[in-house]
Amino acid sequence: MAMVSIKDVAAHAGVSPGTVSNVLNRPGKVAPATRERVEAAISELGFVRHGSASTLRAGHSRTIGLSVIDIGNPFFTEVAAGVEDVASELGYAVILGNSAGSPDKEDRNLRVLSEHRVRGVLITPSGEDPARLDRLREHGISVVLVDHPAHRPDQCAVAVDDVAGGRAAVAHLLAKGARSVAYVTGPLTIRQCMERREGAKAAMLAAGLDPGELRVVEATTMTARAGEKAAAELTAGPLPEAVFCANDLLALGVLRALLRAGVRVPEDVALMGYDDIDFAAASTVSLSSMRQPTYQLGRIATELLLDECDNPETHAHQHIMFQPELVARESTQ
Amino acid sequence: MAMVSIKDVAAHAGVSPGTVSNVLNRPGKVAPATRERVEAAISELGFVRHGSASTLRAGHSRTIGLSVIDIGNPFFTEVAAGVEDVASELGYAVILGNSAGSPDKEDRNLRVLSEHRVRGVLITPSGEDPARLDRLREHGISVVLVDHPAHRPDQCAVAVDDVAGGRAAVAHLLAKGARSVAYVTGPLTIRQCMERREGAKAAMLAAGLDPGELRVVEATTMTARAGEKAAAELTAGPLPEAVFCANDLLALGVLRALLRAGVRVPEDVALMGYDDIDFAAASTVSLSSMRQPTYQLGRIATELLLDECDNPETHAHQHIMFQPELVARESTQ
DNA sequence: CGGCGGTAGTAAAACGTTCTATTAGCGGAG
DNA sequence: CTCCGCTAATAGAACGTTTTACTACCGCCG
Repeated sequence: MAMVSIKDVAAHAGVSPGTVSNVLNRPGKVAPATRERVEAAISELGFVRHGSASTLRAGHSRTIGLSVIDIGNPFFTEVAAGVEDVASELGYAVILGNSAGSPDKEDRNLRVLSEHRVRGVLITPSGEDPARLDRLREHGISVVLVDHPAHRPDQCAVAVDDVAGGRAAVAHLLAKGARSVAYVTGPLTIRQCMERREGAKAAMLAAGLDPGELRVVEATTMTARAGEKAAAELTAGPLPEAVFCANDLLALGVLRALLRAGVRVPEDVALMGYDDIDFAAASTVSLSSMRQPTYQLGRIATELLLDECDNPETHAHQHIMFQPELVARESTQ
Repeated sequence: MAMVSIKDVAAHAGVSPGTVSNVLNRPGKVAPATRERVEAAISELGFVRHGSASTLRAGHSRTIGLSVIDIGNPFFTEVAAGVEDVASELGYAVILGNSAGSPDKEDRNLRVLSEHRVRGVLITPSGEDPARLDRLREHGISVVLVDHPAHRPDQCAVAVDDVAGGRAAVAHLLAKGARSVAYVTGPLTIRQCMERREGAKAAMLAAGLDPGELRVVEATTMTARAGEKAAAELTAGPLPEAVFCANDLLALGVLRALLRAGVRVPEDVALMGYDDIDFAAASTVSLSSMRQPTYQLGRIATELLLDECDNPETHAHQHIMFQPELVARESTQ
């Protein structure tokens, strides 16, 4: 347990601790000869800077927090990959928090992030309570919303138009001839689920149908397992001609259950997912879906956050809204 | 940017900073009346403890590092979910590092983790260089290997028997009547890929075949896209009767490419994956695979790590080796 | 009534950095 | 030869906690 400090390095190189600090942080400020001496001492002693001490004194860390709703969902995994890539390029560490849809857990995670004095937080909020995020801001922690429109003007946000997505999805189903549509969704407290439903209704209205006819099946989570359960509910009554699912995991579950029940897709029921995760194209019946620029979402959000942190005076807050893209496959032929 | 410190709380509650610290860390040591007063002050001022200061003084943090090879792979995502669950239950934060198979990136990540003075590190090493991990240990950072056997006795490790897995997979293919087998793998520098190949050869030997006949196609990454490319190489020559893939992502890619090339699975070629990710069961032709206790891998590794950190004197190092389980589906009917 | 043991709380020193003055050294302009 | 300006390096305070040693107080026993 050899804890080598900056002092040891200084002694070994015959300089003062301040000089070592300068070598570490502003190498330009120190004469080449001494710099080399210090660098030699550093590698010789195996010194590694104590991040906490540095954070304490400097007042800020090189760490950001990422809070997502479900790390098991490939959508968020891909977002996380984008975040991690940018962060790592710029020398930031990422602390991962998985809220699993529970606001309590999200709160706990945000508390941990506050204690770590992260530079900023990327979050896909699971509820609609901006107060907690405002509290972070009051503590000087920048917040960028991911896959969620901004709560307020002086804040960055990167989102995808979910109303448009829901509308395009259901419009596509209706164009294929379906007259009755079911919407299999996660908890309607989740904004994405709610807005995709609004879009779905708008599409029905535009097609001259009664939006009230949209049959909504609400699952408690957005997983394949939950999709299977939801499908059971569908097959219990008269089958709709089309099913729109709030994400691909639900859709894959619904697909599996329908096929097992002897329902043909798309002949008996047309099926649409959302997110266009990699596996949508590879499933039993390849799945039509709404593609979102997932990896880009993570990258851009992180770039905005780090710009806000590193250049607070020149930073301009941005609200970015992507448009989702329809990908038609077998499940809606 | 109201930075409330323990001193402010102390002043507000009319006590000394030391007492506030006691309320935070050993509430039993302080009289109920004062404790309440302090707690009131804490919530009134919105105080949140400065983790770095605490880490600096106490000498250790409540943070662990997790370094995986590919966060985009559902296998690792599920491991991460297990890790996150246990860590969060015990009040630890998790710093995520994605090595993307590059030892350089892994090194960078480990350096970041060292700087953060994490309590311990969970790692699926991408190479076979134990030296870097030993360096961590010298700095007092515990290391637990995940999905990898132990490098040394005084270390915990949680692994799955990859040789046995490879053997079982290929034995299954041979039992279904295949005589020629191809192995589509990621880089053979990855231990898992190598050992599964050894298992595959052992199975051929046991069946009276020449292990040298195993046709090995080495992809540069272990993704579906890489699988598609590898399949192109397969379809170029005479088709093998069976293909064993080092993981399910490769297998899904191979499957997609084979079907597109008009090759029937399993009639023309039997196909096996590895990991049994959720999507294996849902794919076009449902995929036979080797199931591993993935979530448990993450959970148990984290429990071992935190036990090692929190009870260093009573902790007994463990090498846990799980056995994978064959799951037969359509692709090997 | 003096001393003893226990509890509740305090003061002050650490932890390893960064940062702000400050000094030392030196070349060149006046 | 003095003074200015500049670079290179230093000393020492500060960041917000935790911890150790200490004091103050109270009740109780002898």
